[in-house]
Amino acid sequence: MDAIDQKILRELRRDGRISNVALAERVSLSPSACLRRVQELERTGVIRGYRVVTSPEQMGRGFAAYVMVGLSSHTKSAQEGFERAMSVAPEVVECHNVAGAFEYLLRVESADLSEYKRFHTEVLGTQSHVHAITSYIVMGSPKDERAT
Amino acid sequence: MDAIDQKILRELRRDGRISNVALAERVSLSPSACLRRVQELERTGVIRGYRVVTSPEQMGRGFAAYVMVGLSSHTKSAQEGFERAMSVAPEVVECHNVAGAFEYLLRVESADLSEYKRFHTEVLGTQSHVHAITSYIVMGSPKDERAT
DNA sequence: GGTGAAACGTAGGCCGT
DNA sequence: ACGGCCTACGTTTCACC
Repeated sequence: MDAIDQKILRELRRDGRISNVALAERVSLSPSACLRRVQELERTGVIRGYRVVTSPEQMGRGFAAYVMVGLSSHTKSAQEGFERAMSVAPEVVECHNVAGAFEYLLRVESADLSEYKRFHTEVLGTQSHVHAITSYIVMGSPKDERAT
Repeated sequence: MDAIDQKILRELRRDGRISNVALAERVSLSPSACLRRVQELERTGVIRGYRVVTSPEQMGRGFAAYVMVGLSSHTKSAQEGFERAMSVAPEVVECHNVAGAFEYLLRVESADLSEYKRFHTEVLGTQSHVHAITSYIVMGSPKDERAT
């Protein structure tokens, strides 16, 4: 992976649907040479795929919170049960297993605070082994490279 | 936004570079009708853009941590100074302003723990008004819809 | 929402360096 | 091993029904 590959990735991060000819021009390469590089990045797994980015507000996900969850049981089955519940909950967009004072850090997205409250009581509150729940409501994101 | 639009977005989330003809077939529409819908979603801002997804490991970002930061000063200038520092730090991929026991929640990505330690001491440690730093190292992410 | 046709882009073989 | 050229084929896009 040289400087040209980095440049290609930078452009594809800006616009993942740029045509190969336009991309080639931006990185000062012929279309065929550019395409071969992109295909090699895809083949070796550096490029995992491409996806659309949608507006959270217009998708009914204008409200976001980070939630720290502590479990009372540290057994494999307790963890698997919790992770399964999170994977089927549509509001949970991220579930990270972290090392520290609690076990899980979630990112939860919903339409508004009242919908979040519903998730909090009806989904998290009904989970067994959930020992502690602490919510941090996102008031703003001065930087968010994953969503841009 | 009807059911077909939802279906279009679902497919574009799976593969943001799918050709319009293939997308049209998947949502049972003619290519032109499908294209008009996609263009309308782009025009109204539901679709913000498209981007490539890269492998964190191969990009030298196999290590991730969430960092809670408390500031000792809650003035506008103290916040702006901190946010500016985060926006220029390449390791910081997310910086959220949250409501709770601390002010900021960061997602930091680096090659490994030693590189993270360098960030911790040389970037966070040198910031004025930073009062408390608590790191949560990500051991795994059973769900991560933002990155997939 | 569908059809058709022109403009455009993709992708792979081939050759030179 | 890598870049540029050429070309057949597929896709995008738009006026029109």
